[in-house]
Amino acid sequence: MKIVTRANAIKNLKKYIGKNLRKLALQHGVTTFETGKQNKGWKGLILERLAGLETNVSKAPNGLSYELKSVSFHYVKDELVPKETMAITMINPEELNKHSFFESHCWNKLKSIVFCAVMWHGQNAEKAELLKVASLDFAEDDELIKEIMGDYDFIREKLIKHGFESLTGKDGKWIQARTKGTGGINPRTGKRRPITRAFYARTSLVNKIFETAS
DNA sequence: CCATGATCATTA
DNA sequence: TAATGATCATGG
Repeated sequence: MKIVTRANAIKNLKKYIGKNLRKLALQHGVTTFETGKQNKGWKGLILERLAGLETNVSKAPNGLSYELKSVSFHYVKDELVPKETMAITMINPEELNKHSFFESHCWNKLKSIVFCAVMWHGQNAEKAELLKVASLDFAEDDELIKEIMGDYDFIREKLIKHGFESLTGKDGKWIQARTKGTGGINPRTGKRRPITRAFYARTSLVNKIFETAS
């Protein structure tokens, strides 16, 4: 087991800025989509490897380090903006009910994030260049954090009052509770898999992070 | 089996 | 293009 500090991970990743991640994925044995299947998570997996993480330590329930995240960017007019939202962490209804924002996994991950911007070249893109790597440390009294906490509380209250089912991706100014799960039909039971949700950072928040890191 | 990586599809 | 909901491959 190798210990990789956050500073170290960033240093490792910075060496790859401007490189084509697809090629690197191939070299590191990370499946992308050449098998004819669509692995949507390959960028994240290869970045974890490049950072020096041996395996997937990103669940980080107990302890740990930092979150490695990547987001696709594309141009709108002449500006580089996030194309997609960024998954933060899964929502566990019971924990959301019990934990305040600063006790949540959501905050834990957000506050020590290692952010990777990746250029998006279209659907099923064959290339993906690493645009930039940045680490971010949020302070508990940061104005932005206060607003994010407001969103968290709003979603939390909605869960408590109206139940998990009532949550929707429309809630929240900076973060949202979107569906996220395996999806499809469970081949064993033939029934729909249960809907699960996760906290996502809206593009406006991602953009803010991107700017702050600039 | 299911949580995690994050993108894809659909609609307006 | 933007926003929301649905989906997929992988690894433990």
